[in-house]
Amino acid sequence: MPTIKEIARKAGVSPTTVSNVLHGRTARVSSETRRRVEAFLKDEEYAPNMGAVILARRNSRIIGVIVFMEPRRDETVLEDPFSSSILGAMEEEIRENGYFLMLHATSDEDEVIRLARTWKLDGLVLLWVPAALCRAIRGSIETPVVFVDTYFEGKDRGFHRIGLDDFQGGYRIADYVLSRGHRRVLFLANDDVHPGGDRFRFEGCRKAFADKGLEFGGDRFVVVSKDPAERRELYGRLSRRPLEYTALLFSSDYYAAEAVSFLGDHGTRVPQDVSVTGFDDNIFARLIRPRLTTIHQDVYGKGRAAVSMLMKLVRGIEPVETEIRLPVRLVERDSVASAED
Amino acid sequence: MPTIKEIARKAGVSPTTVSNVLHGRTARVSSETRRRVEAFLKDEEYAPNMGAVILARRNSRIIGVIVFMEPRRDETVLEDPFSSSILGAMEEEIRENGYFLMLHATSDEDEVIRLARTWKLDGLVLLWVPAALCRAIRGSIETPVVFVDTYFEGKDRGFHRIGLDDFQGGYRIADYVLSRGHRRVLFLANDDVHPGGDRFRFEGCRKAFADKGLEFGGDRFVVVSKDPAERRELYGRLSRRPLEYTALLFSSDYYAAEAVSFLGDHGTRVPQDVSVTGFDDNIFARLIRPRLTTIHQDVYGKGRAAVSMLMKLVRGIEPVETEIRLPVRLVERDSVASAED
DNA sequence: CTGTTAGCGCATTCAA
DNA sequence: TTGAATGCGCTAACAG
Repeated sequence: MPTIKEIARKAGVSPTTVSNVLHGRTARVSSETRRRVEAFLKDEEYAPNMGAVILARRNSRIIGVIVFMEPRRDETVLEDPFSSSILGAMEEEIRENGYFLMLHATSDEDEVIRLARTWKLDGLVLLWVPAALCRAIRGSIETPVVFVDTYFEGKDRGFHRIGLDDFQGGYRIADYVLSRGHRRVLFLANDDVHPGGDRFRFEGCRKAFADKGLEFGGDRFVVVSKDPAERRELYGRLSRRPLEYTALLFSSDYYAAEAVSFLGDHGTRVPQDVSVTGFDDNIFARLIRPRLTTIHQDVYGKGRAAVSMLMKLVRGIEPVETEIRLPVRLVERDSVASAED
Repeated sequence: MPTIKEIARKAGVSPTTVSNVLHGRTARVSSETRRRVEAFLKDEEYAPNMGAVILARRNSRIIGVIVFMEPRRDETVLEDPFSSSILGAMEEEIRENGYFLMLHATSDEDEVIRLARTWKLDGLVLLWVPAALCRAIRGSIETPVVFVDTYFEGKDRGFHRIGLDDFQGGYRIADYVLSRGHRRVLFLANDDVHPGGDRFRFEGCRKAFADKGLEFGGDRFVVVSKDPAERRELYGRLSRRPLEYTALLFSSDYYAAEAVSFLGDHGTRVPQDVSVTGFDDNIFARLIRPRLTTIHQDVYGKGRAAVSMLMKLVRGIEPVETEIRLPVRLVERDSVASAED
């Protein structure tokens, strides 16, 4: 494993010259010596030692991708299809920019800060991290940070973030079921993952109702438990006759798909007896029958956009857009029928 | 950001002593000075500079996780649920061991080698990498490597790998449908992902048939295209009347689920008209209706086992088992009926 | 039990 | 256009 010094010796030049060649500082080296040095670099299979680079430059070209892990929960964070899609997108974008991706799951802000310091991280992407932690983290380090799917309060300004137009999503899906004649509608969300997101989706629904002169009160927000048994219990209640609601608006495709399956197993047909919608438009939505009518979001684009924004920050460019809300789209499939009432 | 030297100065000791405290070399430091130093370390929020560590120790405490990316394919590698589960498991195990995870997708062996060198990686996990590349990689670096889901030829010895008992899986599922009276059976696999894996699964099927005195020839192996349109065409052929086969053994839950949906859409009922099985037992298998009868594999355990073995290698311990084949289990659900013929 | 010292490989002045 | 010298922060061998 040759070092710059050895290459320099073999090429009969100084280490500085080799370094200049390596960094494409063509102005500082004659094209002849450059070619010579480049030949040696290639022959000897020179590979830099990032340890030395970090030490000398005080940054590592590593982007830390932090996924928030709920404390005291045994589940692996990265299990749903969403995680892998967004991670795949980020990996691509990071790699294509010549950076490296360090993946870390935690629920501890100090751990994030320590990671940034010990590795001299060039940038951080924080996924699903609660707003309080985000503030603490950004307040303690100078490393550029882009937040993905984080919901800040109104007073929080100047954060760089990528999110979704949750409100619009909620509005669209509610408006759609309203247009199909549904009035007895429920919004069901797994509250603790994206607290803000679900709230905005719910608010979107409420607005759609309001625009039709209808009310959509807080009692229409049903929390979906993370415990499978409790969920089955919930689905059971929802399928009890006479059916109290004609449309169930889930805040994720996964739970919607699960509900569709459960309801079908218990004699409640979707969409004939009850309509069901999802959110995200992931693989489940297309795979199950009936196909889910849902709100599409571009998860891949979200990942690329996050890293893309971060790269600007890393290079000292202030991005024109600092808060991106990706658009949503209604995908009409087969899980919603017209209501007769 | 304090350095060891500064901590040493404040504590009135030498850098070496601080370093000794840091590394828990209690024998070389009096408990009194240790306490003093520890207090300063904490107060000053000391965080090591990994650049310096890499330089001095010639290793980084980074584990490289390489996922193979098929060349000339636009798709993101990390998209299926399998990827995220195994990645989550590895992240956990790596973190709990005090190491760091660098994620990289590539199809180029030189890139892997360069990565290992420039980052002084302590270890590598290679996912789904073709055997030829694995050989090349292991031959060019001294970094410990664990291979996950790689299929070597008989002559390849001494590789550290984690795989699945594919043969057994194929045997079990075929044996099961045979026991339900099926004879006209097809094995369907997406050949280019785990070429070896699918081949072994197929061989397992063949053995199950042979044990019953039946033949299961190469014509029973059907390649499932990665192109959705071609797959639809295939499913269409499979549902053409009169039905030529009574049981379809898919080598992945995803395609099985897709086929179930497609067949249902086109008037072929599963399992009444045709039985379908999957492989992996992932989330799809439980979500769709009918629920998939499939072969379960412990993806999470696979990830933990891979890193666990790698950690032994990193610490210079030769693991007792160098080639682990995780067991499989038949999960009987609702997608297989008895055959009448 | 504690301290001194010499690298590790690279980037970056500053001189020539 | 090129080179010499210095320092980045830590480890480990060695000396006391």
